[in-house]
Amino acid sequence: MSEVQPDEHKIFELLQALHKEIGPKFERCAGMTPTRFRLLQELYRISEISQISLQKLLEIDAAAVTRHLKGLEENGMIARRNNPADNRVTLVSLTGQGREHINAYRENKTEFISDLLNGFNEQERTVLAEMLTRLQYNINLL
Amino acid sequence: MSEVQPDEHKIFELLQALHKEIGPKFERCAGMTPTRFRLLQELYRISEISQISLQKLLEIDAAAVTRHLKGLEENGMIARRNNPADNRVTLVSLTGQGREHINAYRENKTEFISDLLNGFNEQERTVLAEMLTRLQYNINLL
DNA sequence: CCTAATTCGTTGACCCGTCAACTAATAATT
DNA sequence: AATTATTAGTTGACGGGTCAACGAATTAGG
Repeated sequence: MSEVQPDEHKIFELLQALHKEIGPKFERCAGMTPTRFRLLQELYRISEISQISLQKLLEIDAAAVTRHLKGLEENGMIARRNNPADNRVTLVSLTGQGREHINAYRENKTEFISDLLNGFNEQERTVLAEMLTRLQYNINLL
Repeated sequence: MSEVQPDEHKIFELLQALHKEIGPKFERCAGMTPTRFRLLQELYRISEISQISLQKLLEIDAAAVTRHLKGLEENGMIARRNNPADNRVTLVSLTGQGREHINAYRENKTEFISDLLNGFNEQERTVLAEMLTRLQYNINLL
C-alpha cells in the first residue's frame, strides 16, 4: 500500500527541474515572461477589467499584479484608468502595442508548446493532461 | 502534423500551476524549501563537499548556494571550513542538527510525494516519469 | 619567476512570487 | 449622519532564482 518506488522521487524532481527550464525558454520565444504573456492574453479576450479581477484570473498576489502592470505600462503594453463609478478600482486594458505583441507572438507560444510536446501523440497528450490534473487534485488536498 | 489541440496549452498551464502549489505544500511537510532540503540530502550522502560541487549537483546559481548556506549555517544545519589544500574552496558539511533534520523529515518527504501521487499505480507512475523525462528532453533542445 | 588566465566564492542589482501594513474609497450599521 | 467594516490598490520586506562584477587564491605560460 505505502510502498514507495524510486520513481516517485524522480517524478518530484522532474517536475521541479522541468519548471526551471520552461520559464527562460518560454521567454525567449514569447518575448516576455509566462505570467506577463498570460496577463496580456487575458486582456486580449476581455478588453477591460479591474485589477482585482485580473488578479483572480491569474491567481497571483495583488502585489505582483501591481508590479507587472507597472512594468507593462512602462513598455506601453497596457493602459490603466480609474473606474469613474468606483474610485477604488483601476481598469486595465491592452494598448495597440500590447495587442500587436500578442498577435505577433501567439504563434510562437503555440509553437513553443508544440515543441515541448514534440513526439507526444494525441492519446499521450490526453493521458499527460489527465495525469497532471490528478496531481493538481492531489496537491490541493494537502 | 502541426495541429495544436487545446490540450497542449492546458498541459503548459498545468505544469505552471502545479509547480506553484508544490513549493509551499512541500515546505509545510519537510520543514524547509525543496531546494534546501535537497541540499541537505546531498550533504547527507556525501558528508563533505566544496560549494562549487554542491552548486553543480543542485544545478542552481553559485550566488543562490552562497545564500542558502548562509541561512542554513545560521540555523545550525551546516558547517563550513576552508580547504587547507586550496584556500579558494569552502568545504561544507552537515551538522548533527542538519543530520537530525533529514532523519526527522525524510519520512515526511516520502509521504508528501506519496500523497502527491496518490491514486497512481505503478504503471502510471512509470508512464508519468517517462513522459516528464521526454518533456525535459524536448525543452533542452530549445 | 613573474605575469596572465582561471577558479571559487561573495556581493549587488534585478525579476517574480509571497505576506503584512497601509491609504483611499465605498458599503454597511446603528 | 456618523461610525465602522470591507474592498482595491500600493508599498516595503522577504525568499528564491538569475546575471554581472569583483577579490582572493591558484594554475598556466612566456
